[in-house]
Amino acid sequence: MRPPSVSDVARRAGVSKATAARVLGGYGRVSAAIHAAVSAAAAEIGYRPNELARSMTTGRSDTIGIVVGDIANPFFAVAVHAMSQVLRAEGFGVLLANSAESLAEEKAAIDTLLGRRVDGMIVSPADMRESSHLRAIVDSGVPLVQFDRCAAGLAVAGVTADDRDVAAEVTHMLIRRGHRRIAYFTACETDSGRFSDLEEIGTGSVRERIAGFLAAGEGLEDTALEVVVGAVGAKRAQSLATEVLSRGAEAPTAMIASDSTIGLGLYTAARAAGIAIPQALSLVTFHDADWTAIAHPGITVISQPARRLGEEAARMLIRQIQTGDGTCAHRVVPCRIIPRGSVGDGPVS
Amino acid sequence: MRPPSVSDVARRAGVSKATAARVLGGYGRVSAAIHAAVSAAAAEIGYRPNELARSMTTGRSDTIGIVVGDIANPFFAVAVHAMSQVLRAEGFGVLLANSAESLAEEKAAIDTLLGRRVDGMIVSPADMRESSHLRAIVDSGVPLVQFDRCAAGLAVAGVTADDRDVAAEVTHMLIRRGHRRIAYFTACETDSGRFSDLEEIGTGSVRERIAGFLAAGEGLEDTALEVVVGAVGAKRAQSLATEVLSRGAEAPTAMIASDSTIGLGLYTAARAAGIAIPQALSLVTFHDADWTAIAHPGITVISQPARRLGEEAARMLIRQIQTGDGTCAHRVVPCRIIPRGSVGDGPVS
DNA sequence: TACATGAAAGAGACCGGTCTCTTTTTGTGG
DNA sequence: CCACAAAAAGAGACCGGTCTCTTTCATGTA
Repeated sequence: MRPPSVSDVARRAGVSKATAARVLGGYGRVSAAIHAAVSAAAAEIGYRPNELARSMTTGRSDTIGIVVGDIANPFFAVAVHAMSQVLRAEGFGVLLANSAESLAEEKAAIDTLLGRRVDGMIVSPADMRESSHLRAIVDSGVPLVQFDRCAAGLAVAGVTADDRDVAAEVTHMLIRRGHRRIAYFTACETDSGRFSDLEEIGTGSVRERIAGFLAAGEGLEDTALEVVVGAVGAKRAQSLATEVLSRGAEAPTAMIASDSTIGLGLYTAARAAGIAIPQALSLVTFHDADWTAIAHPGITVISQPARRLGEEAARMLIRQIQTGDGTCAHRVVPCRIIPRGSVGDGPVS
Repeated sequence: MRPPSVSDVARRAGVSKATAARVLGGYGRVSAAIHAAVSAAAAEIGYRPNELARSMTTGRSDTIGIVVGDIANPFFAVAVHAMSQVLRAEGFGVLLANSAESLAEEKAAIDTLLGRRVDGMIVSPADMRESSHLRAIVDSGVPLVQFDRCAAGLAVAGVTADDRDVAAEVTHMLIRRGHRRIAYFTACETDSGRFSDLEEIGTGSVRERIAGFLAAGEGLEDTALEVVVGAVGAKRAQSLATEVLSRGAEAPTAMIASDSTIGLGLYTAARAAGIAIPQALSLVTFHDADWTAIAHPGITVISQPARRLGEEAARMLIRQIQTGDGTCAHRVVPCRIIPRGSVGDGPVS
């Protein structure tokens, strides 16, 4: 049994399909009497407009595609929430896709979304080094806003946090407090399993942060900044941290975690090794997760404006759709450093 | 500029629309030569099938609608992640809608999704007392699986945790350890601002938990079980807990939090009031959040199988879609109690 | 050579809306 | 009372696919 269509309503109301469509679609002019009759007939048989068919002719689907790395990650969850609120208020539905931070899956997701004729897309590119699939979006004439990360050499709007600046700021702070050996932990992987070049880091936001981190130490002779890659998940982060901390006098006196899951791993590793925070080790993590305020001591965090980033991206996209304006504005939303107590003075202070 | 269509490809390849469609749609029989020619033409002009048009004739949209209370809530975030993984593997896209736990928004969301002709829906009903809109889904012939909560008197499939049982179990455990005054904190609101009747609780899962909680104390004369409502957000939970704890000798010696946000509020309240956990107050919270393992002492939690619940719901829906089978199976996935150290002996032990 | 057979290609209806163009009805003014 | 404009209703094309039905053409066999 197919659901009732305009024709069914028309037949029941004894009018032409065109007239019924005018009433049901809310366009054109119809006499009050007929309007009432059609509305009544529609209610009786439970008519519900087929938005697919409507999209077919209007060319608009009133749907926005969102592709993020991992919806279970609180940062993305909050951002997606914010986006969908803003979009819903404007009458858009949200088609959500997870890329699992895999380029292949991201491409596949974008393909499906383009096939579904979304009116716009918000994508957080898994790898800033590959942007052909993003270009395909633009070439299809579909408005696009990059989220949290931006692909290299692509003139497309984007909303990001001030990753590089805030990373540099926090690193400077650690150096100022006397730290000379600082390690940055990221979940990103490299072919060799070690970090040697910024180019190896595909995730745009992380690359920015590491760039800021390294820039902060540039020119300082006695300062050793180290980047540890492959810290995927708390478990792995913990074991990597344990390894690094076991270097004794050569071990870093301060650590920066690229996300709160890693931060948790580092914190756990320090506790397990009996290393006192902040006396023997300073710790800073990105993302203001619940546990950071509860920990002893409280963990100094870089709070990411997930909600504002999401809202901003959605608004930017809507503007682009409504005005048809393709200017590739880049909006940077500042992070906030929340000092809590996990940062102490280093050996040289 | 409209994107290229089957006709465009056909024209370029010098064949009929029907033939081109056969190649592009992957059905019927076509000679190898023509197949190659059409494929080449499609690639040249960048043809991408219009899934909307396809849905139009096939009647399937390959899209599943998911309506949850709050995607920013880790429980739902993880569940939605699991669902979309399972669904994607089966070729379905996901249209996500947030109800903000509001019945009105839930109805609106369902309406839009039905209009978009989704092939199935997974909904976590905001209010188990109202199910007319859910019935509308079933009446439209759209397969539906309820998630985490089930509406009353509705013969529709559902996947839930064993909320009632686990709540009873944890309450029994507290009673066994000597607690006589136990408070259960929920974010649900009632008209009066106080709890007097189970009927006032709209959220199915919460009602189940409270039912189990109260059942565990039934018949025990000296046991006072209390339900505190309106604990929305950590802040509010904290102030409500502070109030309850200030009752001195009349204050509960054990508390159960209906989610980890509330749990955090309770924990913070206890610390702020200088009440020792578990010596003076025992604490249990639903959801195995990060912070519960980090806290001092670790918080005993009721771990919800969010991932499994999500997978199960998705699989159940797929089965229903593929077999057309409308049996309203109810699947209950057990929660796991993770003892950590926040539960101590009560005064009567 | 003639004819049955079946594969390959084409023609055109259909899905459920929108929208343009045409026809009919209504209402107004001379 | 009729002309004429404007409003209301109808007819039918169209969007981009799928799919049925028909036609064409090559192959095999008697």
